[in-house]
Amino acid sequence: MELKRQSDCPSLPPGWRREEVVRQSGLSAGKTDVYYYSPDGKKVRSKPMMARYLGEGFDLATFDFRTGKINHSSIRKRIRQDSSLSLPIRQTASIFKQPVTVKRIREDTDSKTKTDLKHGPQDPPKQLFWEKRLQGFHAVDSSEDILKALDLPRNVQGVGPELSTENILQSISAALHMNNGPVMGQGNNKQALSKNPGANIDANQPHIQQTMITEEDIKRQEMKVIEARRRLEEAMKGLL
Amino acid sequence: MELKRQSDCPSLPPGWRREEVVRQSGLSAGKTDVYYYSPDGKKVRSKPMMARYLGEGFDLATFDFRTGKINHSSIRKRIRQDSSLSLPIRQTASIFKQPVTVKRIREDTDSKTKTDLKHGPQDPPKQLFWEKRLQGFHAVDSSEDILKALDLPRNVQGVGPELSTENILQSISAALHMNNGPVMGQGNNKQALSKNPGANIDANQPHIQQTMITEEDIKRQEMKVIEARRRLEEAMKGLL
DNA sequence: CGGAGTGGTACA
DNA sequence: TGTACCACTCCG
Repeated sequence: MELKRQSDCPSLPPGWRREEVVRQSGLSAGKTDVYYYSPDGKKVRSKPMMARYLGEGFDLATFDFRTGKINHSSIRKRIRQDSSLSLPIRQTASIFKQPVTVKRIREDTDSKTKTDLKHGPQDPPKQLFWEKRLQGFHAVDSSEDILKALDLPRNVQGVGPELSTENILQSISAALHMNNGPVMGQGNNKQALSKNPGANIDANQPHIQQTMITEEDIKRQEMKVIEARRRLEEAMKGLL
Repeated sequence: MELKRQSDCPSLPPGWRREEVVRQSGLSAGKTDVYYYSPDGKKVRSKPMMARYLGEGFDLATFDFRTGKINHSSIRKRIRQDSSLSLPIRQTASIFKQPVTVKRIREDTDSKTKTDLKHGPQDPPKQLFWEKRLQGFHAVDSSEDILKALDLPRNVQGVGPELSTENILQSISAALHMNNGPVMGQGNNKQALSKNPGANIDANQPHIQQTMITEEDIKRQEMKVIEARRRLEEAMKGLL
């Protein structure tokens, strides 16, 4: 009768062991508890407690205590829930407790294709072209001089009505922060959208046309990163 | 240095004593352990152990081992969480995500008496006179004959619009199941309520007038219980 | 008094 | 509603 088992945990510093124990009785019988043992033998029963043992040196942000694995998507989830980093959303009368947008779902159990308005948990409403609400806002440095925005590569083209370079950058950076999946840009063509914006916009993708990234592009970017790291290293030496 | 003290424990059969010992050192310094001593001097260190000593004859379900007192609310809490035993509740349009009832709270931190609508966790809404939604439903026996409802004592009077004996019984039994506190009936007078039902109803109390229970009533009820037990004992003998 | 094991609760 | 955390019980 194998009720517990200890194992190494590759996501943690060496010496830590992980144990899974099945509850044998009581109301919670059958549930499992996960414990860890530190290299010095201390039993650790929760993530906060583990953080206390590991100290500042080890970042548990992406560590899933239950599974014992690093969860790379969890970090984005956490950011998304930080309201200071949420997108500006459509402003509507607050008496509507339901999100204003609804989602059509398909009842797969039924043979005919039935569509229905789904209630319950939904994605929060997204405003198309919300970036325009940020127009006129700028990041400034400590002396309140406006920081120059980045330039866009020539092959990154905006999709939508009168989007500034700034808007497009906001759109891209938001998509990088908010999306769990790949960030690819809009699949539809530029002409159709400028006539009827919103008709076919994918609110989860930035407002840029899909762009072909070549091996060349990747190489060039890698070189830039390497060069930047080299310069940072130089600068650090200067500080010692 | 008084670290322990023994005392009688009125919630237990006579002869049982209770002792409280403060832990002096270690990680748990300052915490207390509670022990009991049975009439024959045996030390008892836990509730399961006590149940073993007392046997079937004494019900420890409501006994709080730590405090040594009977806790009437604990057993009812367990029942209340069984959704099959919840009251029929008001049916309202589901678009209202907020409970329809609100609770006024007093901001005690403020010197003026401020009232405010409290959001967040609240008691579930209670429908006044919800019993009427059960009208026409009856318990039946295995041959689907309707079981005769109980009769009410003459001094138990309904409070509310056209409540049947059945409604009143439902109301009383629900209150006995759901309430943590004493079940006393409505404090207001019958006349006012039949004109404006709901005006001053206490939804936590059954819809009966407050009734004086005399020593006589209690005696009579005790006799009934004793008689019922005697007859049960007879019947059990017949089965052997 | 320690600690394994379960319960209870706040939070998402 | 489920889950994570931690308080608590019970017994060594």
